[in-house]
Amino acid sequence: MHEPEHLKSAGLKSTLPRLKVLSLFETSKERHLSAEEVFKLLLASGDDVGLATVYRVLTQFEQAGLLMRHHFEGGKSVFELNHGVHHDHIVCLQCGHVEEFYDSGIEARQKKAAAERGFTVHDHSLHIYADCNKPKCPNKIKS
Amino acid sequence: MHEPEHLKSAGLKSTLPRLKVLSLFETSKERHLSAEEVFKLLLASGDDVGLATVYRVLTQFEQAGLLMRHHFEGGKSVFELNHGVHHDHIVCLQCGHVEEFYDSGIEARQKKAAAERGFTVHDHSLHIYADCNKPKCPNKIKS
DNA sequence: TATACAAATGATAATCATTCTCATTTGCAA
DNA sequence: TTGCAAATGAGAATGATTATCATTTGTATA
Repeated sequence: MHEPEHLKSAGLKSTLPRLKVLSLFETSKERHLSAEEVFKLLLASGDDVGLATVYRVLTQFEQAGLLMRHHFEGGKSVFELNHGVHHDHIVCLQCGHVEEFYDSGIEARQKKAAAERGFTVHDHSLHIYADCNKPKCPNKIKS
Repeated sequence: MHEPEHLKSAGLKSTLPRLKVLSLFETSKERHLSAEEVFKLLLASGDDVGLATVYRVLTQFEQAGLLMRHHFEGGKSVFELNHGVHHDHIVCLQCGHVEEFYDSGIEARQKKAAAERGFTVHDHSLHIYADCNKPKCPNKIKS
């Protein structure tokens, strides 16, 4: 159990709601969670944290570098633990399943494309939208 | 002036609001416009079209293949004329300036990455967020 | 260990982009 | 011209997210 130190070193007070949210990301089998999902999962496990707090905490964790925020299609933000290794995403349009991948060739070519145009890169996002074709894919977008 | 035919062939009635929106995209020096921007530009030029209609028309044009919709950071959708050639985007975080680029190597590697994981690709989006470093860049995000 | 106060929380109102509803208007085929 | 389905516009409704503010909680200090 090292979460409190994570929070401390991020300059955040170690409070109950923050520990619960962090712990949820560390134990959930789903790496990618939206604010609403975090809220519902906490409710379901008996820990009730206000929705406003969930949003606040997620944003703070993002700024502290503990979580990463992604804007997939569909309007809502999705968060995942920042494991320090950059990667891109393939999102299944049918079931919402997300898989990560990394291709150094793509990364290199992106940097080059930006540099050639005089830009200084801050960040980038690459999302592939597809069908996962998995047997368990319910073939229906989950809300 | 060939817009009416464009609409016809897209299966859309040639109405005043639709012609105005299409014409705006064809004449505006800014290729990438949000719904709000389209609405305000039309108002400014004396053509007043309801905001709801702007949203409807943009969505119809997207479905008809006349426009492409992009989800950049910031929550709002941005549209551009579909000139048929696929490309990715570099967005300036300071002034909102957008530049397009295309790299066949990136495209190929994306396809490969998805195929290796058993996915059938529908679409993808690659956005690089950066500073444009242009002399005219106001260094401030425009609303 | 009790206290004190800034920081954090939670309920709820507010906001922002977008979509829906429905009465009115308009393009266009007969 | 006329008729009517399709399109429009004003404003209400929605969904995600943020702001407000009174109450609660961590934690540094006495």
